[in-house]
Amino acid sequence: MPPAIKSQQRVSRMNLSGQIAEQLREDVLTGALLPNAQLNEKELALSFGVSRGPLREAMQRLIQEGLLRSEPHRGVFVAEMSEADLTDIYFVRAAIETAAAKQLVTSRNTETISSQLSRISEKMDKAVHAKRWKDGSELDFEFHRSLVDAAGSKRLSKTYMTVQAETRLSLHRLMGGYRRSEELAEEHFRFADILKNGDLTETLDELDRHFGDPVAIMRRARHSDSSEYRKSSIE
Amino acid sequence: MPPAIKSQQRVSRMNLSGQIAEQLREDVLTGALLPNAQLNEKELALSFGVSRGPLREAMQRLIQEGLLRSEPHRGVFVAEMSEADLTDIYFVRAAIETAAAKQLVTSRNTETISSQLSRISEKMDKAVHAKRWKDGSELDFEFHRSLVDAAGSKRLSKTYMTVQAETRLSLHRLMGGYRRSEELAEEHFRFADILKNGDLTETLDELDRHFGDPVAIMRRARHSDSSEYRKSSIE
DNA sequence: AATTGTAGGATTGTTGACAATCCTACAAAA
DNA sequence: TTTTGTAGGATTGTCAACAATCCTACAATT
Repeated sequence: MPPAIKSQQRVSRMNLSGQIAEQLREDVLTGALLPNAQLNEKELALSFGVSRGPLREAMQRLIQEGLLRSEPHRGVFVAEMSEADLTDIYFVRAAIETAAAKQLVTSRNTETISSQLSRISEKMDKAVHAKRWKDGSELDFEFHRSLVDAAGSKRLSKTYMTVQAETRLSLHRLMGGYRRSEELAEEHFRFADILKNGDLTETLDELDRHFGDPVAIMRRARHSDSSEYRKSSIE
Repeated sequence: MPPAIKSQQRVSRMNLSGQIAEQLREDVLTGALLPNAQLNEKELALSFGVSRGPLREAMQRLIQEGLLRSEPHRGVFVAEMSEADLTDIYFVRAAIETAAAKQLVTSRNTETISSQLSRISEKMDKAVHAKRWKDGSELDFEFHRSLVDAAGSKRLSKTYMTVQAETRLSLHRLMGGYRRSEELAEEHFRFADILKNGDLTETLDELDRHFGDPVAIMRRARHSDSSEYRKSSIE
């Protein structure tokens, strides 16, 4: 008599609106839906093969999340970040990453995460040297998200996910696209090393340096086509 | 010929789902809807005098916001905070308030806000001496929200609003209700004074002290009916 | 007694139709 | 020429009905 099957995995319940919300979120984040584009309910419902009801419910979720913007009776649009938005995003990202780093250092819990961050930095190094700028950018996002996730705060991670999404929305219009610099990985390696040392002041100082200044980033993006922040033709 | 009327006030567009979301949010925050209570769509739609569609849309907003919890095919419930949640909430609140205070101090922008905080502390003092504990608690919330708002970051304020709402949801079950201590206002006066001085290290240290430890708060709430954290009969 | 199967009722999820709103184009009036 | 009014079409907002799912109670089976 074989042992009874005992699954450790609970069945996940998800209705149409949940599935649609996930897909829409992905479409926004990957650029399939561009900033300021209108989401036409009739067309979208048709293309998802559902009625407008669950589509509207899904959109309400993303509106509350900040990825979409609703104008009652006019429609729903992909959110578009202004320069003031990006400045705010950088401020909040800094607050979050600072809190996460501080938590990791003060609880002497930097070993595992700094190894993980170094591994991501290695992959980033390969990507930038192969001029795969999009991949480099994705790994950059992953690096920072990993740092925040390592602090173990559900809410901090959720908030960070939102502001990271908003950073992605800002990338091409305000920040000049993917950063095209082979120094990208070095900076990240350096931070991982400093974090490993467990010195709070150094860690926080390096984090400050790492962030850069959103105003300067935007100015460079506006003024130079040869800027290191440019949408890659490889993409 | 009288001058043409030129209103500075744009007309606000709000549909049913927006209005319902606001009302539901208020009901959750004021305790009209208790943690873990189920929201029955049919009844609620009837009592709001609308169909279930906009009600569902409103609920999606609050679900994404974290005030409600959805179990597909079973219903929507008012979120209930666990002890782990409250610990996390305190962590995020600390991160946010720390970032706000730091911003205010480093930009030498503490004059106006410290005056405002002192005024709130005065009102708090009156409330606690009149044993209006609920009022004291509300003013406590207002104090902290004002501090964060003064930093001028839309996203920081929005995130804070959410974790503050979650703190309210935790108040009676995990924290023993309103804090009943006449020291409440003193602590807040003290913080306002230190903020006014503009010394970053002192400000951040005082903030740390001010927060207290969520674990200790919960332990006290569990172990003592004469605790200073108890639901007021005056309420 | 414990387990499985079934039916009914309550509630949630989805759909399609109708109502409401907005925008655009065009005509009429000043 | 400019301003105002109107109609039509497109899109969004809401509604009521039907479908799907879950839960509970009870009966049948082991």
